[in-house]
Amino acid sequence: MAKEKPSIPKGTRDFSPEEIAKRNYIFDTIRNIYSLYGFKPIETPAMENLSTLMGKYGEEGDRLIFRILNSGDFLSKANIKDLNAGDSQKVSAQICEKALRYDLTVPFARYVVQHQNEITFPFRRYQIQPVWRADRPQRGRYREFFQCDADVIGSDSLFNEFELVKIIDKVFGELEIQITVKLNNRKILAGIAEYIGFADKIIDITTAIDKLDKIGLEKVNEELMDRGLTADAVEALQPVLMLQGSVSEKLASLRNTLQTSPTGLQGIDEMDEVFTLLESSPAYCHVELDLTLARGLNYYTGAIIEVKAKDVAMGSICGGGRYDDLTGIFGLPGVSGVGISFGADRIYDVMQELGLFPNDVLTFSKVLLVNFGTEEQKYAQKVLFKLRDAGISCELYPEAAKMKKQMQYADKNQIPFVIIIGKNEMETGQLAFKNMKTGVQELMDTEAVISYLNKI
RNA sequence: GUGGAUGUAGCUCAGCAGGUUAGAGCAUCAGAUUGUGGUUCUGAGGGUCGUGGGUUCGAGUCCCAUCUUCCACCCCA
Repeated sequence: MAKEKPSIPKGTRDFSPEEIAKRNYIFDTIRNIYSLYGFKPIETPAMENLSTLMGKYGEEGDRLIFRILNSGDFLSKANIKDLNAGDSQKVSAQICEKALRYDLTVPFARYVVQHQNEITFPFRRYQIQPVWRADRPQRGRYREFFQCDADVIGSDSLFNEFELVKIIDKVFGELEIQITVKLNNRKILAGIAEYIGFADKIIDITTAIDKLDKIGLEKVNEELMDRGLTADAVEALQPVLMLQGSVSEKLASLRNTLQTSPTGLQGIDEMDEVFTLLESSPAYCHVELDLTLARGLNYYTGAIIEVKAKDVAMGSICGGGRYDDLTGIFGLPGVSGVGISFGADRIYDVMQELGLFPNDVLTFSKVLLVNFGTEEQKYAQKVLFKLRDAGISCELYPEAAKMKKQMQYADKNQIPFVIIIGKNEMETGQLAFKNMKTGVQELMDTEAVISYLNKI
């Protein structure tokens, strides 16, 4: 039998105990803050019906959905003509009924519609689960990664947008990542497109100007022409592209430019309100109005949110926005939602690169009890369970190995304290309690050890 | 999906124009040191050179294919 070299699919990863500890630090931070803001957790299946996902993420998105082949004699359901014609697109729809979820927003919309009678609106839910995309892997881009979503559905209030920004601010504040929050509004983008006379080309316009700081003004203008805009239209767009100044200055200028566009004006009002709320309760991080931000346009209708780390080049580490009618496609029209999603894996990469993980997240056991032999082990066991009863994570070295080896074990596992129990300690009840960081060792009885450890 | 780089020990990399048994550092394990780790010294284990073909008397080295990882585009967390 040929030996198979073990491997895992492209773009997926194993996680070691240390990596899990660091990842949990991120998840716990986000989960606690979501909870603090009154969001409730839900979970949905890893796989959805393919029809639930198709057409929700645009053409590009459809291509990146991982499909699950039907079990059994799946070919019997395939159309022979399509099969012979080599039409993968059609055949895959015939032989795949299920697919791995591509994000958490669409499954959430499905969940809301399906459970609408059990839900009290507005509904604040959070969801921390993996998603899968058949994208080509790159730095900060994986085929399996975790999203941490929070959405408020069933409320039009811009107070929600404000709260989501506050959550972003708090999460990155606690993780000590320096960030910039960029806000934009789809309605403003629509107003701009309308103003230059190409309302139908909003996607082309925004994806082009999204590249402004990447490829520069000239190239953007070239691309706009390539995408079918007239020279006049590109000319009219210039003042908008070069908009400078404070948020209120930008909004005032836009208000003047877009005065003929009711949609644009509404977008400006919305941004105005969010920024006013933020003034009443300032964020620690920098929140700016960025008209070149054009993410997730396939379903966002109002606010668009994106977060970038300041000190490291990485794609966006958090994104979100408002979608007015996401549940409409599942038969529940007129319900507005707004949400954000933290990209845990990218946040991990940023923190790893900047060395931001606190050392103590790597501590599992707090105490190691050294094992000297049968008699000593019996005594140590009693101490071990007393410590555990007191809520202290600890372990007893399972065999009477050389002391050096046991100390090394403690050292390598970042166990901060060691208790040594030999003949002397058994006689007096005074345990040798060693602090591995300082190297200081002193004699203490079990109770004293417990109260000491519970204090720190 | 398009274009480009990469792949030698667990990790980071050497390996000269193709030529005997493929090297180093770190890590691992053992010993120096039978009640004290993070320093030092000694020794050991570990590689079908990503995989499969081809050229050649001979391939880690050259050619082709394939996979992985990385980079740009696209898109995104």
